[in-house]
Amino acid sequence: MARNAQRSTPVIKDVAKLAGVSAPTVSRYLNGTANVNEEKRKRIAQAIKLLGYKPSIVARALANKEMDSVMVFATNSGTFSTNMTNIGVERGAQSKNYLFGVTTLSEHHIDDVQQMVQMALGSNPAGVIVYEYDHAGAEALRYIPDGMPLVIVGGNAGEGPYQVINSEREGGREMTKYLLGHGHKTVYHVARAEGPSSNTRTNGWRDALTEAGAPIPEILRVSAADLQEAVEAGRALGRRDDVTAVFAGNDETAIAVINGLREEGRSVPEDVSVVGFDDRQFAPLWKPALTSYRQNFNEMGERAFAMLYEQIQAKRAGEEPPQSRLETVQGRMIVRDSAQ
Amino acid sequence: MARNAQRSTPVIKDVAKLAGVSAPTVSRYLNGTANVNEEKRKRIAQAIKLLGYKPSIVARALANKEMDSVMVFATNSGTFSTNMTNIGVERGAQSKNYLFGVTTLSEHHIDDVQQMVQMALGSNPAGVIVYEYDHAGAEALRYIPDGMPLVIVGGNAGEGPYQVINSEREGGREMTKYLLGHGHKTVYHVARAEGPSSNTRTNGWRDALTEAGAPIPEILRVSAADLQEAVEAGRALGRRDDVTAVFAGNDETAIAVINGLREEGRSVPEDVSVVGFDDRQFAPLWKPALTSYRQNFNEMGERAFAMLYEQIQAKRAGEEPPQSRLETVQGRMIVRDSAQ
DNA sequence: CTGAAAGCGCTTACAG
DNA sequence: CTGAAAGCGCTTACAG
Repeated sequence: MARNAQRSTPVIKDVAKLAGVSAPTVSRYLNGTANVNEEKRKRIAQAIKLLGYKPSIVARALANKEMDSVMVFATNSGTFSTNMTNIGVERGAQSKNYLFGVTTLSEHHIDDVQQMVQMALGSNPAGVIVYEYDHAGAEALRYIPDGMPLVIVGGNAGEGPYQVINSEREGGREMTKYLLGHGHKTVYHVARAEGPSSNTRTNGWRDALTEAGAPIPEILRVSAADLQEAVEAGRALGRRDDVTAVFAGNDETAIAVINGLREEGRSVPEDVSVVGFDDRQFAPLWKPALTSYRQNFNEMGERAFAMLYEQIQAKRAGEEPPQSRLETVQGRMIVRDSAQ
Repeated sequence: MARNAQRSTPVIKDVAKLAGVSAPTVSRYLNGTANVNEEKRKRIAQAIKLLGYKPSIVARALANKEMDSVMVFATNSGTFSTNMTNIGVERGAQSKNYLFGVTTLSEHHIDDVQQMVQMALGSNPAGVIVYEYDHAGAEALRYIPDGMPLVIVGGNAGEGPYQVINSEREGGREMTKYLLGHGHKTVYHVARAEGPSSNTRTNGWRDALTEAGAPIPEILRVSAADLQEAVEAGRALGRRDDVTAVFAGNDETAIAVINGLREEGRSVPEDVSVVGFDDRQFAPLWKPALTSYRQNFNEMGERAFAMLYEQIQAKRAGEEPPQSRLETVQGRMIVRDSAQ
């Protein structure tokens, strides 16, 4: 029985035996951690192919105290951007044969963050990426041990040595300036909850107003879950004839605001200009087609992984960590018909 | 130096020493794999708390040949549903302290599926969930070894012993019947690419037409990425005055079709009734508010994890696998104004 | 009920 | 350049 026992999956010892070398030699061949005789290389390569051998990521993780994986810590706010960013990170991970895991933190359960982070770290990921768009993200950062490869996505510029941010604040500024440029005295803002970062569309809106010396109206806060609140905000705005331009926190909010405005008899963009943010798929189809701001979250994710990978490689090679870096993924305004 | 060496993280041996027992006893305490003397239990519990000990998920994975993790295999089609389902699975995983990983397969790179699945399996997940909405998902199934806990999400009923499907076909049927019930002679259908499953909204549409003895018009196929194709489909439909009812493959497609219809001078719902699918956040805000069909993907994910977890537990306990099961997560039609 | 031993599949000093 | 040994942190027979 023993002699016929077919291992379901070959292990390094099998490769070694077939190639007539020791396991450590196979390991060294695999990891390039030492030179291996040319002829043996060939035999090993052959044995690997023959057996269809794949190193056990788990055993490596135990020996190395590090798994070939990335863990992203995201929060449940902003599913669209989170999801798009995840896809970018995963794409990068796949290209390097890294496992991709995500643990979602809840903004409403800040007390659980520490435990969740520690649990996720229990799998010894080679590096982590944390999305710092809100407090849960910021909290997670506290529990990432020093020396662990880390890149922050979002947050304030300069928050971590390795960071990729978007041009959200600049986007808010640009949209607002655009509106101001069309002669509006000021621009109203309907926003969803903001995170701790200062790189927000809302701050961009304020920047533009300040620069132009325009009055800064009070912000109308609405819930992300219940668009009806944004409709109400639109109605409130519609009742005041001094409002002629509105910067909505995102495209869903924009269409809700437009509906509210119309309920009060205002037309868009004739009476009131409205712009959104995110450029969702429906934006060009809306009537009027939404002027919005498009960000490239996929690219943010890909860049974040690339940045992380560099750190991991350097660490493994015992080299100095790469130079700290802040990358900004540029978005752009998409001009359509909802503002004039 | 040695005596002062502070382990960054305590291991089982540390707990054992502090509690005055052996490591296996701690292990048995932790896993409930044998009874442990009451007094020792207390000492162990105390030591664990004192040290803040967390078992290494990696070491356990190596010893058990199984990691406390779920791996989901998803495809890049249908980001909305995939993302929502993932959230449900992850929620379940978190509740059981399981790691959650996802590997996204590409419908356009079927040849890579085997390799990607095998790589992901290299982490020895305790179980896998595959979303079988298209060919890549079906292909992935081929490489999941027998005996590995598995649940299929989507696909045809009965495809696997453990499966959770949605009521998509029934939804298509219901929407179509609804339209037929309003006196339309038949219902046109604008659809995006279909997967290999028969549980599709398109089949539901066909079912309803067949049952009613209504003519079955040719399907207008459009791309998911380029909504402009759906606008064109709407225009094509608008040019024929025999079309009075359209079942669009999803909400984005519905608004695109409505736009196309209007470009040809048809009004909705007066001249033509249009219904969507998915009930996206913007659906109630569209003019006219979209009649649509809402599915609960979060719940599908949660149920899938629960079903998987049962299998895992049974397997670990050496019990018979749970009875095979097919669960359907029911969706429902949301009647609004776009059809009459 | 519980400990000593062996093993999971790798990697990394240590010799040579 | 390469092998024997030891170790990563657990778990599971095997004895008692």
